[in-house]
Amino acid sequence: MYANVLVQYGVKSLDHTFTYHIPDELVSSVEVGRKVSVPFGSQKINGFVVSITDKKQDIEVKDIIDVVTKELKLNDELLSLGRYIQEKTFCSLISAYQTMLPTSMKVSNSKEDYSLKKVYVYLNSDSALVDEYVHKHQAAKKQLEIIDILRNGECLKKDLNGASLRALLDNFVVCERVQEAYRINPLKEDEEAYSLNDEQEKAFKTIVNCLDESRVFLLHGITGSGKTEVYMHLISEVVKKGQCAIMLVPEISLTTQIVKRFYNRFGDDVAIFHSSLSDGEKYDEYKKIMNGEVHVVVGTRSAIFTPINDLGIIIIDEEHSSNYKQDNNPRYHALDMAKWRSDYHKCPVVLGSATPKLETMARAKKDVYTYLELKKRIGASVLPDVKIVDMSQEIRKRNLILSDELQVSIMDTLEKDEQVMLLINRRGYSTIMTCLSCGYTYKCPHCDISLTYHKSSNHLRCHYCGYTVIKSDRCPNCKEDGISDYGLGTEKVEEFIKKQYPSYRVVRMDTDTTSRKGSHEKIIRAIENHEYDIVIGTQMIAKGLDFKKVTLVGVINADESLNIPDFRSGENTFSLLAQVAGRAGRSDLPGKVIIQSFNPDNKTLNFVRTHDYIGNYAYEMSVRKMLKYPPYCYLISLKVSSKSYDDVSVEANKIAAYLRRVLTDETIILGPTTASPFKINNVYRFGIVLKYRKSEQIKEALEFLDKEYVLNKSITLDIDVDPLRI
DNA sequence: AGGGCTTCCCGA
DNA sequence: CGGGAAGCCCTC
Repeated sequence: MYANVLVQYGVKSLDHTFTYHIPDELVSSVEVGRKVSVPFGSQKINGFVVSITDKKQDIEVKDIIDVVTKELKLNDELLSLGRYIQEKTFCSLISAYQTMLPTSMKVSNSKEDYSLKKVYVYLNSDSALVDEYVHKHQAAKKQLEIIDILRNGECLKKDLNGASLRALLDNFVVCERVQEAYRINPLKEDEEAYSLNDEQEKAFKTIVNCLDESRVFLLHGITGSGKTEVYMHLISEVVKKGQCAIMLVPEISLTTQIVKRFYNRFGDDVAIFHSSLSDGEKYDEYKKIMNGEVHVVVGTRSAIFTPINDLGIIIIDEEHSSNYKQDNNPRYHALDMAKWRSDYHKCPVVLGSATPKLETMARAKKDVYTYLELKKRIGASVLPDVKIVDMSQEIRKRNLILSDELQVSIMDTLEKDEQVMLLINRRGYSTIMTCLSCGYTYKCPHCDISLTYHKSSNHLRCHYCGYTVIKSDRCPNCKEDGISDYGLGTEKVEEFIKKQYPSYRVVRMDTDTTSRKGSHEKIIRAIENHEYDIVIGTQMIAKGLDFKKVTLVGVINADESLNIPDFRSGENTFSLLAQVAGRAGRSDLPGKVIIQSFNPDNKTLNFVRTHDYIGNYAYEMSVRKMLKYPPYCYLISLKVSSKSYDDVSVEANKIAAYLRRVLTDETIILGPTTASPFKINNVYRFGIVLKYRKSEQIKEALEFLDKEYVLNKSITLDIDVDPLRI
């Protein structure tokens, strides 16, 4: 027997199988989907068996050395899902399998045992032996103490460990027992299922009637309309049928509150899956799923790959989130994976959002997806009043950060003992540092980017490559004392607010204050407990949090997000602002939102003001139609990069010329143009964009280019199908 | 990816 | 001529 094996290196040049002979003693344990170790050149490496054959080989082949993990076996579904990823994203097959698996299971990983062992000690059941020992060792006080403790039953070894216990074990007075345990054992507080209101009930019923269809539903519900409750009812229904459910959330740390509710409702029946778990914790959760011990998986993007056999529903919460697309290779989108699995299992996919992606809404309008709407907020809460303040007027009054109106509202809110949330979508202190006397601007020496000033550490930092310098007092160019900062960051707002409202408690929430594990949850809990009065943060404060006492939301500089030069900036701004506005007035206290902008007449901002998703949708669609952007066409973005500027500019032009020659149908080819930023980490980048409605030729052309540039070590070609940004 | 083999370049 | 670095090619 022979096995075709995919070896562990994720490079395109090895993207084919190698055939090995299966020695007799391994015939029973080598199966398709197993991880095996094989000789490869002069080394020993791992691989996955993708097929088995008994055909005699023409060439001389080596023997498989061993099966690596008895636990892991990629099933037929995952094997074929991997092939779909390879085809869709132009990656190597092995890297598709690698991304589908947690670290502990990856083929390159040879460490076998991730399980957590708990060691218990107990008294030998031969009481005569114990009594005799006690009699003989009256002097050994500590040992006798341990024996007394163990008379009441077994104990964890680590609680008693020491020389005395050692002695008891050596004399067989005490024995030990090893037990495998799971690491995560969350505290469960019981939570009753809420009953659904008529809108929720209607959505729920519609989906429940189609649980055996691979249909996609869009659950479009405004912030606070109770989408999560609908999900939980659906999952209960699926679990009742004995099936399993996957629920994806954009980022677990932002949604601890949702996760907690799932724990409370489904208890031990839930596995949690996200990036900040340790490898061992992920191993545990993965094993629970493989063994069929849980019915519900809640997790981030990669949780879409968990090996569930009887899948009954897939839910993608906050469907519009860009986190569902992986931003390195393979660049897959969790929604594509969900649809594929839903076809395989004949089960529905539910997309939930207050601000669905344009593509999603367009499909719902065309009845490709089934549209369901929740228009009412739960309970007594109503959507907040939104006001737009013209900052160009405020500048004249020397109000650089807070407008008069926002200041008055903040004071008002604080005096009522309620909380304020301020969104400033840029971390650090200021955006750029410039010398007033010579015009020198601090730029990153490795990237084509200005450095951001972080006052707390007095550092200037590149947000792309992490390059950091200490800020000098004098301009490094002209040696004058003219360094001055422009633009706002979270740090600067925090400094200002603390000075302005000295008797109130202020907290800042951005990647700089939440990078340590658990710090995020800590801040959230502190806000919930009203240990802070004012919360300042980047977009991470906008998502999924539910603070009852937040009644005022201020958007310091809405233009920051609007001015990003990308065809999605309007859509993304609407979504961000609608989300953050939704944080105000979640309970019976009325909420208020103030948006500061230099473009108070901007369409997007005014759609936010009137809570008009559909208006914004229609407006964005008209722009997309005119400029031929999704959903009116598909996009593929090619990035050509190299350490050598000359090489990359020559090759990028060659690639574009080739595409123009080969793609004779209606595909539009843009570029090559310099990518933005043009240089990251000393690598120069060019971009080419393809716009098409349908094309038979693209796949073949890109596969050709891909192969061509695998061999070229100085040029990297990166293909992004359905890019989120171009 | 990473090891082994070949080639190429420079000093002497 | 020799050695070391750089390029090239193969891995069942």
